[in-house]
Amino acid sequence: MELDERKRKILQAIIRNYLETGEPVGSRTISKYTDLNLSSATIRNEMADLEELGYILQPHTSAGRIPSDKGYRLYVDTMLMEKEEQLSQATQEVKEMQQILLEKEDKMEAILKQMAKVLAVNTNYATLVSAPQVKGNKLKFIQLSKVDVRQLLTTIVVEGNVIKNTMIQVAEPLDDETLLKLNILLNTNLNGLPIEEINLAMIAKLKQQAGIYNDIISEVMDAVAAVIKEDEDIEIYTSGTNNIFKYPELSDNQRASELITTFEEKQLLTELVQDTLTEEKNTGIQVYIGNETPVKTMKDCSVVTATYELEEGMKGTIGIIGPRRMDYDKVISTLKTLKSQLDTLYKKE
Amino acid sequence: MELDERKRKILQAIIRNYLETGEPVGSRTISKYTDLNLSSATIRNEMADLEELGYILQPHTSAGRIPSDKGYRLYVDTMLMEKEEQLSQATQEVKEMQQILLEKEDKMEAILKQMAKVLAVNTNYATLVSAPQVKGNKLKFIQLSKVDVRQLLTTIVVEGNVIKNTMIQVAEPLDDETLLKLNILLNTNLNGLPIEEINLAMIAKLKQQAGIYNDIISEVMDAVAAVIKEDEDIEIYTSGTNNIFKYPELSDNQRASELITTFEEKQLLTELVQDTLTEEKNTGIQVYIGNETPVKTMKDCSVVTATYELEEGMKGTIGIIGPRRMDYDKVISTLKTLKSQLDTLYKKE
DNA sequence: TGTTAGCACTCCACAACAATGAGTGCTAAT
DNA sequence: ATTAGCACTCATTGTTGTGGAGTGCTAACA
Repeated sequence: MELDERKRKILQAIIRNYLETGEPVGSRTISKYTDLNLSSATIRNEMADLEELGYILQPHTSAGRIPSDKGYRLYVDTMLMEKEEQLSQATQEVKEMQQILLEKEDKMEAILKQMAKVLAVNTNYATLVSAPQVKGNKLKFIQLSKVDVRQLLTTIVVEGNVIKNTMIQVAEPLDDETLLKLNILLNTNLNGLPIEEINLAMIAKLKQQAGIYNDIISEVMDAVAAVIKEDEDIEIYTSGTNNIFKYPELSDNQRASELITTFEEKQLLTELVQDTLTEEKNTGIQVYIGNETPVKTMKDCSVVTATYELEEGMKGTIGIIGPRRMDYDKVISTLKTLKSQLDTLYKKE
Repeated sequence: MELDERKRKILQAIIRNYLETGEPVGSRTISKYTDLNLSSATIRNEMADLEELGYILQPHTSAGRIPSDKGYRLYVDTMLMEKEEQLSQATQEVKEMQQILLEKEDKMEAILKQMAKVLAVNTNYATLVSAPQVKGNKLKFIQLSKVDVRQLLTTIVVEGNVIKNTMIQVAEPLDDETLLKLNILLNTNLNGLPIEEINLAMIAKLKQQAGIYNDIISEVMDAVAAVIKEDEDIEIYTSGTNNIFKYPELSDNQRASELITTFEEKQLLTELVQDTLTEEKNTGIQVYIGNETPVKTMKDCSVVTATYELEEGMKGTIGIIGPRRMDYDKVISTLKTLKSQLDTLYKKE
């Protein structure tokens, strides 16, 4: 048996309807509300076929049909509407978002948080935004400053303008000259160096050159190490977690609790982000349906992600998490426009 | 009618039992499981009195009684156990927490997050930890550094070692001498200055002295302004939100959704934190029962908070949010020990 | 041969009803 | 003052029955 055009149309109709209502859809509904002009009996026959082919399921004998993961997959891959209406609506929303984003919000962190929030409010799904991850980091600038008699401040800037500070307590005051020397020592040796290349030998050499101040060098290197480490776990901002309660299929205690935990322990979400960053296809948009998600607590959800890219090769992820019956059309086109806007917006600056 | 000793004992027994089971407790239970040696009938009479006095409630005619807010209040104010057993157990838990906390975690942020998490795991309630809020801020150190030909880095350190950085783009390269001059200008004028005192006149003066570089000063002052602003909204870390699902009285969709939102939009929690910081009593521990909480979405919860204090007058809040029938004894003694440990621990350093 | 009307069948959802039992208030006896 | 006893209340649970949405199958039709 084969999936001819008519079957595709019926499947599409079933999915559309189910996305709207969340209720199993019966043959009569399809017969009435499509332009196929077929009786319910015919539809029934076709539906039986579609079920045999694995695109739809029957929750129980005398219920209508709901899409299977395979059905959703086909829909997402080949049946999205891409109507202008749909698209322009998305563009509209993205425009609004942009406006909000650009209201002179300066800090990256604030922008990303805001982005997650606006997206959540607009879509009614839970959202996630990962801060851009830098790959192939280079140390760009390193500096020790005297804040106080006993306190030194380390400032480390990594490619992509990620800045980190640490305070160092010193036993006895340093004079300005020594401080200058240490700074020169650090910068001449470390500037422009890929972080991976800072190894034990390197550190030993520095310490040796620093003479009696080698313990300060140690602490500075600890700070650098911390930067590297911190860089590994990506910052992730989430919003709209409460939206899951809008979908009964996700809001029973068991599931809700698991999902909330997943969103709270951002740990698990990093897997998702990592996955999207590596698995990335041509479009930069990915759709995980049900069990396809890398995070098992989300097996009853669908996840749509977009990868965005700022200058200097910094990549981040935007994700939308909702029920299987998510409005794929809207979500995907929103993400697409947002992505392209982001890509160009930040490249121009 | 008066609340004699026997009534108090019965009330206490009712509350204890209800805290454990979460079910309305009947006269027979009290009669059997206390050392009062009274028949259920007598207990019933007493219970009727207690109800009339407002300490307990009947969910419906033929159900047992549950404590009212007034009942809980009396319990918390005058009936906590303070058994050695209880206390030493709490100390034990705090010790474990300390150990985890002190495992060379360097960053304040990480410590606080960790603290919230450990507390949540140990208590089975949702927790909140606010980062210490600095009052009467002084600027301690300010510095411009050249990171790149076109990029300057501003580093601002405020009393209590809060450090902020901002990047500034410059149209044309600055030579080292000018940079030094600007730095001296900034530091001599701003160091040690309470943040409130940096006003327009001050800024105008600086700009004038900076001559052609006054636009750089502008940007630096913007950064300072951002620090002040950022300081106003307190950083709050939460954990164990999913614990609310362990208590049926909180986990119906409506309530759960509201609570989750409250925890996500930390905005609302700041009210709570502000309240505890200002309302603070002698002990530093506060208990909000049901409607007493300043956050209305938590009207079905009880909240126990502790205020801790680090050096330089930085104060923060630790909060535990659970159902009305929270294990007040355990929570309060845990927070008490944790608070005192924190207070002393950080004062010594 | 594809389509459709018709019919028997299935099974969930929902309401009505009864049984259970935990708990109460009240009264009368101790 | 305390308690045994009893009638009463009411949430919970289980049973049963009915309605309706939806199906699969068969037979008739174009």
